[in-house]
Amino acid sequence: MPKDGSTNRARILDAAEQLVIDHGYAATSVDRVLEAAGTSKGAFFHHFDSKLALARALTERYVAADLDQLNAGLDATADVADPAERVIAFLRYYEDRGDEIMGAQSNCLYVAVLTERQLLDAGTADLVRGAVQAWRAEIARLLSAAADGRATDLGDVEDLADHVFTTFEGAFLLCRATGSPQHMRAQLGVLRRLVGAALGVDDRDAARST
Amino acid sequence: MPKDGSTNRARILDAAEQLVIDHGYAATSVDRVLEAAGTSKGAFFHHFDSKLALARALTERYVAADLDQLNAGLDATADVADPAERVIAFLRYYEDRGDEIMGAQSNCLYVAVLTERQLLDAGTADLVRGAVQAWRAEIARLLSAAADGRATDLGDVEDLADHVFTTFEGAFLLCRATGSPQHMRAQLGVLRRLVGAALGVDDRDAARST
DNA sequence: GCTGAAACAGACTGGACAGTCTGTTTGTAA
DNA sequence: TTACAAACAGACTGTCCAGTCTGTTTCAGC
Repeated sequence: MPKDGSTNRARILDAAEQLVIDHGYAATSVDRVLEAAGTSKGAFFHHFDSKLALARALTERYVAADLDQLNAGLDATADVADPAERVIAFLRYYEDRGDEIMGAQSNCLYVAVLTERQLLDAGTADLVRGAVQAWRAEIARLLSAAADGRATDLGDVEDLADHVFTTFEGAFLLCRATGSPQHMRAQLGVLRRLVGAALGVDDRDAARST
Repeated sequence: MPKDGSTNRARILDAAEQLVIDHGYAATSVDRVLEAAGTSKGAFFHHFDSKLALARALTERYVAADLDQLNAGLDATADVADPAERVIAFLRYYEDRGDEIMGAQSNCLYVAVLTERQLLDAGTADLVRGAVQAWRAEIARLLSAAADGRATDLGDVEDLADHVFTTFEGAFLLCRATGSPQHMRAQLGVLRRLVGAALGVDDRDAARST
Protein backbone atom coordinates (compact mmCIF):
# COMPACT_ATOMS: atom_id res chain seq x y z
CA MET A 1 0.00 0.00 0.00
CA PRO A 2 1.22 3.48 -0.84
CA LYS A 3 1.17 6.66 1.25
CA ASP A 4 -1.66 6.85 3.77
CA GLY A 5 -4.21 9.27 2.37
CA SER A 6 -6.55 9.29 5.32
CA THR A 7 -4.90 12.31 6.95
CA ASN A 8 -5.12 14.33 3.77
CA ARG A 9 -8.73 13.31 3.33
CA ALA A 10 -9.45 14.39 6.88
CA ARG A 11 -7.74 17.73 6.26
CA ILE A 12 -9.99 18.30 3.25
CA LEU A 13 -13.06 17.41 5.34
CA ASP A 14 -11.95 19.70 8.18
CA ALA A 15 -11.43 22.65 5.86
CA ALA A 16 -14.66 21.99 3.97
CA GLU A 17 -16.67 21.68 7.17
CA GLN A 18 -15.56 25.06 8.44
CA LEU A 19 -16.13 26.75 5.08
CA VAL A 20 -19.52 25.16 4.42
CA ILE A 21 -20.76 25.93 7.93
CA ASP A 22 -19.69 29.54 7.60
CA HIS A 23 -20.38 30.30 3.93
CA GLY A 24 -22.89 27.69 2.84
CA TYR A 25 -22.36 24.79 0.44
CA ALA A 26 -22.96 26.45 -2.91
CA ALA A 27 -20.89 29.47 -1.93
CA THR A 28 -17.93 27.24 -1.08
CA SER A 29 -15.86 26.37 -4.14
CA VAL A 30 -13.67 23.31 -4.29
CA ASP A 31 -10.69 25.55 -4.99
CA ARG A 32 -11.19 27.44 -1.75
CA VAL A 33 -11.40 24.19 0.16
CA LEU A 34 -8.15 23.05 -1.43
CA GLU A 35 -6.46 26.32 -0.58
CA ALA A 36 -7.57 26.03 3.06
CA ALA A 37 -6.59 22.38 3.23
CA GLY A 38 -3.28 23.02 1.48
CA THR A 39 -3.76 20.33 -1.12
CA SER A 40 -4.52 19.92 -4.80
CA LYS A 41 -7.31 19.16 -7.19
CA GLY A 42 -5.87 15.77 -7.93
CA ALA A 43 -5.99 14.85 -4.26
CA PHE A 44 -9.57 16.10 -3.90
CA PHE A 45 -11.02 14.13 -6.79
CA HIS A 46 -9.01 11.13 -5.77
CA HIS A 47 -10.83 11.05 -2.42
CA PHE A 48 -14.25 12.31 -3.57
CA ASP A 49 -16.09 11.55 -6.77
CA SER A 50 -17.70 14.99 -6.86
CA LYS A 51 -18.46 18.03 -4.77
CA LEU A 52 -21.77 16.41 -3.89
CA ALA A 53 -19.93 13.35 -2.59
CA LEU A 54 -17.94 15.69 -0.35
CA ALA A 55 -21.18 17.08 1.07
CA ARG A 56 -22.37 13.59 1.78
CA ALA A 57 -19.12 12.55 3.48
CA LEU A 58 -19.15 15.81 5.42
CA THR A 59 -22.68 15.20 6.65
CA GLU A 60 -21.99 11.58 7.54
CA ARG A 61 -19.06 12.59 9.69
CA TYR A 62 -21.04 15.42 11.28
CA VAL A 63 -23.97 13.15 12.07
CA ALA A 64 -21.63 10.65 13.70
CA ALA A 65 -20.15 13.39 15.89
CA ASP A 66 -23.66 14.61 16.68
CA LEU A 67 -24.74 11.15 17.83
CA ASP A 68 -21.59 10.97 19.94
CA GLN A 69 -22.80 14.15 21.66
CA LEU A 70 -26.17 12.54 22.25
CA ASN A 71 -24.57 9.50 23.84
CA ALA A 72 -22.23 11.68 25.88
CA GLY A 73 -25.25 13.42 27.42
CA LEU A 74 -26.95 10.12 28.10
CA ASP A 75 -23.82 8.60 29.65
CA ALA A 76 -23.07 11.61 31.81
CA THR A 77 -26.53 11.47 33.39
CA ALA A 78 -26.99 7.73 33.56
CA ASP A 79 -26.46 7.77 37.31
CA VAL A 80 -29.35 10.15 38.03
CA ALA A 81 -31.94 7.96 39.68
CA ASP A 82 -35.11 10.05 39.43
CA PRO A 83 -36.32 9.98 35.81
CA ALA A 84 -37.59 13.57 35.84
CA GLU A 85 -34.36 14.85 37.32
CA ARG A 86 -32.51 12.78 34.75
CA VAL A 87 -34.24 14.74 31.99
CA ILE A 88 -33.25 18.04 33.56
CA ALA A 89 -29.68 16.87 34.14
CA PHE A 90 -29.54 15.75 30.52
CA LEU A 91 -30.62 19.17 29.30
CA ARG A 92 -28.29 20.90 31.70
CA TYR A 93 -25.41 18.87 30.31
CA TYR A 94 -25.74 20.67 26.98
CA GLU A 95 -26.58 23.99 28.58
CA ASP A 96 -23.29 23.84 30.46
CA ARG A 97 -21.51 23.28 27.16
CA GLY A 98 -23.39 25.94 25.21
CA ASP A 99 -20.51 28.43 25.07
CA GLU A 100 -18.11 25.68 24.14
CA ILE A 101 -20.33 24.59 21.25
CA MET A 102 -20.53 28.11 19.83
CA GLY A 103 -16.82 28.58 20.33
CA ALA A 104 -16.03 25.62 18.13
CA GLN A 105 -18.40 26.51 15.28
CA SER A 106 -20.31 29.59 14.19
CA ASN A 107 -23.28 27.59 12.95
CA CYS A 108 -24.60 24.08 12.49
CA LEU A 109 -23.79 22.09 9.36
CA TYR A 110 -27.39 20.91 9.34
CA VAL A 111 -28.51 24.47 8.65
CA ALA A 112 -26.28 24.69 5.59
CA VAL A 113 -27.28 21.27 4.33
CA LEU A 114 -31.01 21.77 4.82
CA THR A 115 -30.93 25.15 3.11
CA GLU A 116 -29.90 23.81 -0.27
CA ARG A 117 -32.43 21.96 -2.35
CA GLN A 118 -29.80 20.10 -4.39
CA LEU A 119 -28.47 18.51 -1.20
CA LEU A 120 -31.96 17.51 -0.08
CA ASP A 121 -32.58 15.88 -3.44
CA ALA A 122 -29.23 14.13 -3.27
CA GLY A 123 -30.35 12.36 -0.12
CA THR A 124 -28.15 14.27 2.28
CA ALA A 125 -31.24 15.24 4.26
CA ASP A 126 -31.87 11.57 4.96
CA LEU A 127 -28.70 11.48 7.04
CA VAL A 128 -29.90 14.47 9.03
CA ARG A 129 -33.29 12.86 9.44
CA GLY A 130 -31.59 9.85 10.97
CA ALA A 131 -29.92 12.06 13.54
CA VAL A 132 -33.22 13.77 14.32
CA GLN A 133 -34.90 10.43 14.88
CA ALA A 134 -32.10 9.22 17.13
CA TRP A 135 -32.38 12.29 19.39
CA ARG A 136 -36.15 12.00 19.33
CA ALA A 137 -36.15 8.33 20.31
CA GLU A 138 -33.67 8.66 23.17
CA ILE A 139 -35.21 11.81 24.64
CA ALA A 140 -38.72 10.41 24.27
CA ARG A 141 -37.55 7.43 26.29
CA LEU A 142 -36.26 9.74 29.03
CA LEU A 143 -39.47 11.75 28.98
CA SER A 144 -41.73 8.71 29.06
CA ALA A 145 -39.90 7.44 32.12
CA ALA A 146 -40.22 10.86 33.73
CA ALA A 147 -43.91 11.20 32.93
CA ASP A 148 -44.70 7.72 34.18
CA GLY A 149 -46.68 7.90 37.40
CA ARG A 150 -46.85 11.70 37.40
CA ALA A 151 -49.92 13.83 37.00
CA THR A 152 -48.20 16.14 34.51
CA ASP A 153 -49.59 16.15 30.99
CA LEU A 154 -46.68 16.63 28.64
CA GLY A 155 -48.66 16.36 25.44
CA ASP A 156 -47.10 14.30 22.66
CA VAL A 157 -43.82 13.04 24.10
CA GLU A 158 -42.12 12.79 20.70
CA ASP A 159 -42.98 16.40 19.85
CA LEU A 160 -41.55 17.47 23.18
CA ALA A 161 -38.45 15.41 22.46
CA ASP A 162 -38.14 17.10 19.06
CA HIS A 163 -38.13 20.44 20.81
CA VAL A 164 -34.56 19.78 21.87
CA PHE A 165 -33.44 19.60 18.23
CA THR A 166 -35.65 22.59 17.50
CA THR A 167 -33.99 24.58 20.28
CA PHE A 168 -30.47 23.68 19.14
CA GLU A 169 -31.06 24.68 15.55
CA GLY A 170 -33.11 27.75 16.39
CA ALA A 171 -30.44 28.90 18.80
CA PHE A 172 -27.75 28.51 16.16
CA LEU A 173 -29.72 30.86 13.94
CA LEU A 174 -30.42 33.25 16.79
CA CYS A 175 -26.69 33.44 17.46
CA ARG A 176 -26.01 34.11 13.79
CA ALA A 177 -28.68 36.78 13.53
CA THR A 178 -27.57 38.68 16.60
CA GLY A 179 -23.86 37.91 16.39
CA SER A 180 -23.96 36.84 20.03
CA PRO A 181 -22.85 33.25 20.70
CA GLN A 182 -24.11 33.29 24.29
CA HIS A 183 -27.68 32.81 23.05
CA MET A 184 -26.98 29.09 22.65
CA ARG A 185 -26.41 28.64 26.36
CA ALA A 186 -29.31 30.97 27.16
CA GLN A 187 -31.79 29.13 24.92
CA LEU A 188 -30.76 25.74 26.27
CA GLY A 189 -31.29 27.23 29.72
CA VAL A 190 -34.77 28.40 28.74
CA LEU A 191 -35.55 24.89 27.52
CA ARG A 192 -34.33 23.34 30.77
CA ARG A 193 -36.39 25.74 32.89
CA LEU A 194 -39.54 25.20 30.85
CA VAL A 195 -39.25 21.43 30.88
CA GLY A 196 -38.43 21.60 34.57
CA ALA A 197 -41.64 23.53 35.20
CA ALA A 198 -43.63 21.06 33.10
CA LEU A 199 -42.19 18.10 35.00
CA GLY A 200 -42.53 19.83 38.34
CA VAL A 201 -38.82 19.56 39.07
CA ASP A 202 -37.51 22.24 41.40
CA ASP A 203 -34.43 23.95 40.00
CA ARG A 204 -32.44 23.63 43.18
CA ASP A 205 -33.26 19.98 43.64
CA ALA A 206 -32.30 18.98 40.15
CA ALA A 207 -29.21 16.86 39.99
CA ARG A 208 -26.26 18.34 38.21
CA SER A 209 -24.08 16.16 36.06
CA THR A 210 -20.43 16.00 36.94
CA MET B 1 -43.34 58.89 -16.66
CA PRO B 2 -43.12 55.65 -18.61
CA LYS B 3 -44.54 52.20 -17.92
CA ASP B 4 -44.97 51.36 -14.26
CA GLY B 5 -42.16 48.96 -13.37
CA SER B 6 -43.29 48.21 -9.82
CA THR B 7 -45.31 45.16 -10.82
CA ASN B 8 -42.38 43.69 -12.72
CA ARG B 9 -40.08 44.42 -9.80
CA ALA B 10 -42.52 42.65 -7.49
CA ARG B 11 -42.66 39.66 -9.84
CA ILE B 12 -38.87 39.41 -9.69
CA LEU B 13 -38.96 39.61 -5.91
CA ASP B 14 -41.69 36.97 -5.70
CA ALA B 15 -39.80 34.55 -7.92
CA ALA B 16 -36.52 35.21 -6.16
CA GLU B 17 -38.05 34.74 -2.72
CA GLN B 18 -39.40 31.31 -3.58
CA LEU B 19 -36.16 30.20 -5.21
CA VAL B 20 -33.86 31.53 -2.48
CA ILE B 21 -35.99 30.02 0.28
CA ASP B 22 -35.97 26.65 -1.45
CA HIS B 23 -32.49 26.50 -2.96
CA GLY B 24 -30.45 29.03 -1.02
CA TYR B 25 -29.02 32.34 -2.21
CA ALA B 26 -25.77 31.26 -3.82
CA ALA B 27 -27.45 28.32 -5.55
CA THR B 28 -30.03 30.64 -7.12
CA SER B 29 -28.76 32.23 -10.31
CA VAL B 30 -30.13 35.49 -11.64
CA ASP B 31 -30.99 33.71 -14.88
CA ARG B 32 -33.23 31.22 -13.06
CA VAL B 33 -34.98 34.06 -11.28
CA LEU B 34 -35.59 35.77 -14.61
CA GLU B 35 -36.92 32.57 -16.11
CA ALA B 36 -39.33 32.11 -13.22
CA ALA B 37 -40.37 35.75 -13.27
CA GLY B 38 -40.72 35.77 -17.05
CA THR B 39 -38.58 38.82 -17.56
CA SER B 40 -35.14 39.79 -18.84
CA LYS B 41 -31.68 40.69 -17.70
CA GLY B 42 -32.20 44.30 -18.67
CA ALA B 43 -35.23 44.52 -16.41
CA PHE B 44 -33.42 42.91 -13.50
CA PHE B 45 -30.41 45.18 -13.51
CA HIS B 46 -32.65 48.15 -14.09
CA HIS B 47 -34.40 47.45 -10.76
CA PHE B 48 -31.43 46.07 -8.79
CA ASP B 49 -27.83 47.20 -8.87
CA SER B 50 -26.55 43.70 -8.21
CA LYS B 51 -27.56 40.27 -7.01
CA LEU B 52 -26.58 41.39 -3.51
CA ALA B 53 -28.98 44.32 -3.79
CA LEU B 54 -31.71 41.82 -4.63
CA ALA B 55 -30.93 39.88 -1.45
CA ARG B 56 -31.19 43.07 0.56
CA ALA B 57 -34.50 44.08 -1.01
CA LEU B 58 -35.78 40.54 -0.53
CA THR B 59 -34.86 40.57 3.13
CA GLU B 60 -36.34 44.02 3.72
CA ARG B 61 -39.66 42.91 2.29
CA TYR B 62 -39.59 39.66 4.24
CA VAL B 63 -38.81 41.44 7.51
CA ALA B 64 -41.71 43.82 6.92
CA ALA B 65 -44.08 40.89 6.38
CA ASP B 66 -42.65 39.20 9.47
CA LEU B 67 -43.31 42.25 11.61
CA ASP B 68 -46.84 42.35 10.20
CA GLN B 69 -47.26 38.82 11.52
CA LEU B 70 -46.02 39.94 14.91
CA ASN B 71 -48.52 42.77 15.01
CA ALA B 72 -51.29 40.49 13.80
CA GLY B 73 -50.71 38.21 16.77
CA LEU B 74 -50.64 41.13 19.17
CA ASP B 75 -53.81 42.64 17.71
CA ALA B 76 -55.72 39.36 17.70
CA THR B 77 -55.07 38.86 21.41
CA ALA B 78 -55.32 42.45 22.58
CA ASP B 79 -58.70 41.76 24.17
CA VAL B 80 -57.44 39.00 26.47
CA ALA B 81 -57.57 40.60 29.91
CA ASP B 82 -55.39 38.27 31.98
CA PRO B 83 -51.74 38.87 31.05
CA ALA B 84 -50.71 35.25 31.45
CA GLU B 85 -53.60 34.04 29.34
CA ARG B 86 -52.72 36.72 26.82
CA VAL B 87 -49.30 35.16 26.39
CA ILE B 88 -50.83 31.74 25.80
CA ALA B 89 -53.42 33.13 23.40
CA PHE B 90 -50.63 34.91 21.53
CA LEU B 91 -48.67 31.68 21.14
CA ARG B 92 -51.79 29.79 20.21
CA TYR B 93 -52.45 32.32 17.47
CA TYR B 94 -49.35 31.14 15.61
CA GLU B 95 -49.87 27.51 16.55
CA ASP B 96 -53.28 27.64 14.88
CA ARG B 97 -51.61 28.98 11.75
CA GLY B 98 -48.71 26.54 11.76
CA ASP B 99 -49.96 24.43 8.85
CA GLU B 100 -50.81 27.54 6.89
CA ILE B 101 -47.30 28.90 7.36
CA MET B 102 -45.69 25.71 6.11
CA GLY B 103 -48.14 25.53 3.24
CA ALA B 104 -47.04 28.91 1.95
CA GLN B 105 -43.29 28.33 2.20
CA SER B 106 -41.03 25.33 2.62
CA ASN B 107 -38.54 27.21 4.76
CA CYS B 108 -37.76 30.63 6.23
CA LEU B 109 -35.82 33.21 4.25
CA TYR B 110 -33.90 34.01 7.42
CA VAL B 111 -32.36 30.54 7.32
CA ALA B 112 -31.08 31.11 3.80
CA VAL B 113 -29.81 34.59 4.57
CA LEU B 114 -28.07 33.64 7.82
CA THR B 115 -26.38 30.65 6.20
CA GLU B 116 -24.30 32.68 3.78
CA ARG B 117 -21.37 34.61 5.08
CA GLN B 118 -21.35 37.07 2.16
CA LEU B 119 -24.86 38.18 3.07
CA LEU B 120 -23.94 38.62 6.72
CA ASP B 121 -20.99 40.78 5.72
CA ALA B 122 -23.20 42.79 3.38
CA GLY B 123 -25.31 43.84 6.35
CA THR B 124 -28.31 41.73 5.49
CA ALA B 125 -28.11 40.11 8.93
CA ASP B 126 -28.70 43.53 10.48
CA LEU B 127 -32.19 43.51 9.00
CA VAL B 128 -32.88 40.11 10.52
CA ARG B 129 -31.48 41.28 13.83
CA GLY B 130 -33.98 44.12 13.80
CA ALA B 131 -36.82 41.64 13.40
CA VAL B 132 -35.44 39.48 16.22
CA GLN B 133 -35.28 42.47 18.52
CA ALA B 134 -38.83 43.53 17.67
CA TRP B 135 -40.22 40.09 18.53
CA ARG B 136 -38.09 39.98 21.66
CA ALA B 137 -39.25 43.40 22.86
CA GLU B 138 -42.96 42.79 22.31
CA ILE B 139 -43.01 39.30 23.78
CA ALA B 140 -40.87 40.37 26.73
CA ARG B 141 -43.49 43.05 27.40
CA LEU B 142 -46.22 40.41 27.37
CA LEU B 143 -44.18 38.12 29.63
CA SER B 144 -43.29 40.86 32.09
CA ALA B 145 -46.95 41.71 32.48
CA ALA B 146 -47.76 38.03 32.97
CA ALA B 147 -45.00 37.48 35.51
CA ASP B 148 -45.91 40.59 37.46
CA GLY B 149 -47.41 39.61 40.81
CA ARG B 150 -46.94 35.89 40.24
CA ALA B 151 -44.66 33.62 42.14
CA THR B 152 -43.39 31.95 38.99
CA ASP B 153 -39.72 32.43 38.23
CA LEU B 154 -39.37 32.70 34.47
CA GLY B 155 -35.66 33.34 34.41
CA ASP B 156 -34.44 36.03 32.02
CA VAL B 157 -37.59 37.33 30.33
CA GLU B 158 -35.77 38.37 27.15
CA ASP B 159 -34.25 34.92 26.74
CA LEU B 160 -37.68 33.39 27.15
CA ALA B 161 -39.03 35.86 24.60
CA ASP B 162 -36.24 34.86 22.20
CA HIS B 163 -37.36 31.27 22.52
CA VAL B 164 -40.30 32.08 20.28
CA PHE B 165 -37.96 33.05 17.44
CA THR B 166 -35.83 30.03 18.30
CA THR B 167 -38.85 27.74 18.06
CA PHE B 168 -39.97 29.18 14.73
CA GLU B 169 -36.58 28.81 13.07
CA GLY B 170 -35.83 25.46 14.67
CA ALA B 171 -39.20 24.15 13.55
CA PHE B 172 -38.57 25.29 9.98
CA LEU B 173 -35.40 23.21 9.98
CA LEU B 174 -37.11 20.27 11.64
CA CYS B 175 -39.75 20.31 8.90
CA ARG B 176 -37.03 20.41 6.25
CA ALA B 177 -35.05 17.59 7.82
CA THR B 178 -38.02 15.28 8.21
CA GLY B 179 -40.01 16.45 5.19
CA SER B 180 -43.06 16.79 7.42
CA PRO B 181 -44.58 20.28 7.54
CA GLN B 182 -46.80 19.43 10.50
CA HIS B 183 -43.85 19.80 12.86
CA MET B 184 -44.27 23.58 12.74
CA ARG B 185 -47.67 23.40 14.36
CA ALA B 186 -46.49 20.68 16.75
CA GLN B 187 -43.44 22.63 17.92
CA LEU B 188 -45.45 25.81 18.41
CA GLY B 189 -47.84 23.65 20.43
CA VAL B 190 -44.99 22.35 22.56
CA LEU B 191 -43.89 25.92 23.19
CA ARG B 192 -47.39 26.97 24.23
CA ARG B 193 -47.76 24.02 26.61
CA LEU B 194 -44.37 24.61 28.20
CA VAL B 195 -44.92 28.33 28.67
CA GLY B 196 -48.41 27.56 29.95
CA ALA B 197 -46.94 25.23 32.56
CA ALA B 198 -44.33 27.82 33.54
CA LEU B 199 -47.00 30.51 33.93
CA GLY B 200 -49.39 28.18 35.68
CA VAL B 201 -52.08 28.67 33.07
CA ASP B 202 -54.44 25.72 32.75
CA ASP B 203 -54.85 24.63 29.15
CA ARG B 204 -58.61 24.53 29.30
CA ASP B 205 -58.88 27.95 30.92
CA ALA B 206 -56.65 29.68 28.42
CA ALA B 207 -58.47 32.13 26.21
CA ARG B 208 -58.52 31.28 22.54
CA SER B 209 -58.15 34.04 19.98
CA THR B 210 -60.94 34.40 17.46
C1' DG C 1 15.95 -2.12 -6.91
C1' DC C 2 11.92 -3.26 -9.47
C1' DT C 3 6.97 -3.28 -9.95
C1' DG C 4 2.45 -1.83 -9.36
C1' DA C 5 -1.06 0.62 -7.36
C1' DA C 6 -2.53 4.21 -4.45
C1' DA C 7 -1.75 9.16 -3.48
C1' DC C 8 -1.04 13.13 -5.10
C1' DA C 9 0.13 17.64 -8.32
C1' DG C 10 -1.44 21.00 -11.50
C1' DA C 11 -2.51 22.46 -16.30
C1' DC C 12 -6.59 22.39 -18.92
C1' DT C 13 -11.70 22.55 -20.59
C1' DG C 14 -16.46 23.45 -21.24
C1' DG C 15 -20.15 25.51 -19.19
C1' DA C 16 -22.45 28.62 -16.06
C1' DC C 17 -22.66 32.88 -14.02
C1' DA C 18 -22.91 38.07 -12.71
C1' DG C 19 -22.75 42.03 -14.79
C1' DT C 20 -22.38 45.23 -19.23
C1' DC C 21 -23.85 47.38 -23.30
C1' DT C 22 -26.44 48.61 -27.12
C1' DG C 23 -30.43 49.01 -28.56
C1' DT C 24 -36.00 49.19 -28.56
C1' DT C 25 -40.49 50.01 -26.51
C1' DT C 26 -43.60 52.59 -23.64
C1' DG C 27 -45.97 56.36 -21.69
C1' DT C 28 -46.15 61.22 -20.51
C1' DA C 29 -45.72 65.99 -20.77
C1' DA C 30 -45.00 70.01 -23.48
C1' DT D 1 -46.07 64.77 -32.71
C1' DT D 2 -42.24 65.32 -30.86
C1' DA D 3 -39.03 65.00 -27.14
C1' DC D 4 -37.45 62.53 -23.38
C1' DA D 5 -36.71 59.41 -19.78
C1' DA D 6 -38.01 55.27 -17.58
C1' DA D 7 -38.72 50.35 -18.53
C1' DC D 8 -37.45 46.86 -20.68
C1' DA D 9 -35.03 43.11 -24.20
C1' DG D 10 -31.24 40.24 -25.24
C1' DA D 11 -26.60 39.58 -27.21
C1' DC D 12 -22.14 39.77 -25.30
C1' DT D 13 -17.91 39.42 -22.00
C1' DG D 14 -14.65 38.16 -18.61
C1' DT D 15 -14.35 35.32 -14.65
C1' DC D 16 -14.94 31.54 -11.82
C1' DC D 17 -15.94 26.84 -11.17
C1' DA D 18 -16.58 21.56 -11.22
C1' DG D 19 -14.63 18.10 -13.23
C1' DT D 20 -10.87 15.85 -16.51
C1' DC D 21 -6.51 14.35 -17.82
C1' DT D 22 -1.77 13.64 -17.97
C1' DG D 23 1.62 13.07 -15.54
C1' DT D 24 4.82 12.37 -10.97
C1' DT D 25 5.69 10.75 -6.25
C1' DT D 26 5.31 7.46 -2.57
C1' DC D 27 5.71 3.03 -0.61
C1' DA D 28 4.63 -2.03 0.29
C1' DG D 29 5.80 -6.50 -1.40
C1' DC D 30 8.78 -9.29 -3.93
